[in-house]
Order: sequence, then C-alpha cells, then structure tokens
Amino acid sequence: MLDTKYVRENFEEVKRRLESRNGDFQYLDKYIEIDQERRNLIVKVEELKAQKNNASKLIGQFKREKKDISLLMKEMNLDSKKIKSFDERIMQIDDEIRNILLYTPNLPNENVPRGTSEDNNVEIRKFGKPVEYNFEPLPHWDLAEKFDLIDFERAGKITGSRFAVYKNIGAKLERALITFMLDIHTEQNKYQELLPPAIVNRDSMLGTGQLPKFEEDAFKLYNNENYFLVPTAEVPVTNYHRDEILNADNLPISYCAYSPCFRAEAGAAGRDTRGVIRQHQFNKVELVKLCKPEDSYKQLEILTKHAEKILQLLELPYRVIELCSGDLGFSSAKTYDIEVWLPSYDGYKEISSCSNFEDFQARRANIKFRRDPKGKPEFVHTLNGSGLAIGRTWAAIIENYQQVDGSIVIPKVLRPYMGGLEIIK
RNA sequence: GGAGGAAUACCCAAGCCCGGCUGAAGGGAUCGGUCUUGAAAACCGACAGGGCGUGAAAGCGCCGCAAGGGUUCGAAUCCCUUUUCCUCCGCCA
Repeated sequence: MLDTKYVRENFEEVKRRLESRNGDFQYLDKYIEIDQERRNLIVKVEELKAQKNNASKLIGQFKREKKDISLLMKEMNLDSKKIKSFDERIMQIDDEIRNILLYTPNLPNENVPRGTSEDNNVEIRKFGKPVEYNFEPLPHWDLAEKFDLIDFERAGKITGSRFAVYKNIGAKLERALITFMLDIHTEQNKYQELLPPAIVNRDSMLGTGQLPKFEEDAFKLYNNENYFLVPTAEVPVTNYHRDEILNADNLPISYCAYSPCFRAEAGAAGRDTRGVIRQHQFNKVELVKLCKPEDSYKQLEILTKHAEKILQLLELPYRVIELCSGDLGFSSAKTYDIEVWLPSYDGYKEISSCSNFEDFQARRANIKFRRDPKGKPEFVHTLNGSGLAIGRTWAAIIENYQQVDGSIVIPKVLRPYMGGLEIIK
C-alpha cells in the first residue's frame, strides 16, 4: 500500500511513476478529491465530539451537585445526530480510499529501466555457458518418462492437468533439492528456517499483495472463504511478523522456508503445457528478509546472490535480468529475475524472482520497527526471492546433465543427498 | 462438534453485579536519581502505546480496556456479533 501522505503531497510524481507500469491511473484524481473531503469532515466532527465530551462531563458533575441538566441534554441530542452522520460519511470515504489504495500497485524505483514489456528488461550478468550438444537433447518430460521419474498421466487421473506424481529417483531428487537448498541457506547464508502452514487467511494474502486484486490466481478453500492455499511461502513468512513492532537490533531478519505452492494459473492456458515448468502445485524454497529502509537495496543484492549461489553450486548456466517498470509485479519496487538455461526451451527460463517491496507490504501487513527505545515506529522494508523453485531446478538438472549415452549425471553437490547416487541410467 | 470459563497498558492484576471525580488502582519489570569504594537492598521519581487530524513549531483535539456493532447526554462497566485462549466431553492422525 502506498503512503497516503506521500500520495497527497507528491501527486504528480506518484502518477508519473505508476504510469511507467503501463496502467491507467486516472482514478487517483478521485482519491485526491475524497481525501480532501475526508480531512474537512474530520475537523468538523472532532470539534463536535470535543464539545460533546465536555458537556457529558458537565452533566455528570451537575448530577452529583443536583443541578438541572435538561438544557444540556437537549443540545447533546442534536450534536449526536450530526456526529453520527459525519462519521458515517467518513467511514464511507475511508472504505473508498482503502479500496483505491489496495488496488494500486507499488511505485517502481526511480532507477528501474522504463519499459512496456519484458523486451525492455535488462540483462545484468551471466554465469556458465549452455552446453553444446552433439546430439539432440531430450526435454525433461521425455527423460522423466524414460527413467520413470514422473507420472503425469496418473496425476491427471487422480487430480487433473498440471499436476505430477514424482516417482523413484525423481521423487528422491525433488526431496534432495529441498534439503540441499535449505541447508545452504541456513548453514552458509545464515537464514533462519521456517516451515509454515500451506493454508493462509485472507489478511495474510492482503498483507503481501496477492489480494484483493489477484483473487482469481489463488486457490480458495471451498468450505472456508477465509482460507487460501499458499501461492508461495512469501505469504506466511512475511506475515509471520504482521502487526508487530520489531526491535531494530534484530534487523535485518532473514528467513528461508520450504512450502508447496499452489497457483490457479488463470491466464496461462496453453502455455508450458508439457513437463513440470508450470504446475498448479509445485515446491519452492523461499528467502524472505525484513530490514531497515536504508538497507533494503543492499539486501536485495545479497539475497539475489544467495539465490544464484544455488545455481552455481549445481553448475547450471543462468543469467540475471532486471525487470523494467512495465514488467514489475504488483507489490515490487525493483525485481531481479534469475533465469536458468533449459535446453528444451532453447533459452533461459525464470527460476527465481528477487524483489524489494520497500515499505509496500510492510504498510499493508503493518510491520514496523523502532530505531531507538523512545523513537516512533517506522515501517520496515520487505524483500523476498525464490531460492529456488524446486520443480524448475529439477527440470534444469535433468536436461542439462544428460549425456551422449542417454544417462543423466547427478550434480556432485547433490550426491550426498541422493545416497551417493552418481548417475541415472 | 457439545458444555462451561476467560481476554484490561511491557508482564501480573483491580475495576464490571450497582454506567459519570477511572483518559483505568496496586504490584513487577524497565529507565533516571539518592545512598554506596562498587554492587545489592532500601528510598525518591518517570513509565500507554499506537493511529488520525490540525499547526512552522511547541502544542491542541479525536479514537483507544480482544475486534466490530448497539443502547445512553455519557460505556472497561449494559446488550448483540465475531475472534482467540483455557477446562471438560466427543471424534481423530
């Protein structure tokens, strides 16, 4: 959520920055109007309330002194009615303002490249080189079938499309990746591990920005409208500190968390239909940070490096791109996407998205910190990034590690997690 | 799921039946001070936070006793709804 005061006082700048996202933000003109009306009303109603409070006190005093109170009573009756009607209008405006603000995305950072689509994203750096094959490499879904690693067909039977049953070494590899990533993040990168619920309530979804605008992307529980399947561990983990005031000495706070992720993929019909790239349910290890405002851009670099580290250890080629203003997510002020090389796509595919939300989520979720014991609480900045998406990592390994003889080599760092297995053949 | 009980400031806790001098007693913790070579103890003092509005600022005002409504001139106190926690029963991995 944007800062009401900031929007009011920097209206043209706010509009300009929002418009760099390619949306239509004319509706904000209305916001300015009712915001002014609201403040006018507040001045009036508070004056009346102050009068009423004084009179009520007087009535109490008069009663004790056995004086006549009938005149005072009459006046107060009138005032109460006025107060009520003012209050009702104020509440109505509050709702409208809240609604407007909840549907308005974050301001892109001023340094983010401007652009209208992903074509304007900027490549920042590259690691490794895509393998040159002297044979036709198989896509991971064919390899999965060949070695009986995943059963898509039966997954379709027991659930539906875009679900998978991992089997045998395939299941073990998925499990190994989760543990491997968590171990690196907790042991080397000093993240604190959380294992959160896979179901969250509406307030949590609102806090991180999935709601109210993107309700159709989420899986809602049928028998409890207040419950949603988590689209990412970002939601439970960031909301872990909702409505809290943190101690500045503890910042930055860094969490890593594994969770299954559930996405309706409402607008993705026909895209990535084969393999595990786009599933309704997938596994992910997520990194989340809460920090002081002045640290957040430094922390974004650190967090992105932590995610990259996993790919480096797995020796998978990847690149880092910076999203342009038009491609930014709703809540983000700046985002780096990490893309892994996938032979089956003959290109790079997103495997992690690392974002700085500045105080946008903190404002929605009401997460603050106190600089010093007597100071005013301030909003923290929140960040997160995948570290990494497990299914896509799985696919990248299967594809990138296939050999001329048709076998698949297990990356060295994973072998301890695979019971020493070196090769799938 | 059924039956009871509870929710007050950082923590404990009084007030609620009988609405008004409670913008919330008392204690603990914390902070400052006196005393002390230093510390402890004792004593003295401070201690509601947060949001909103207004103002150049100091300040002033509004809202706060789980949350949301209602009754009333006036609600921590009365009424309704919701949430959370506890105890017992049932069911269950």
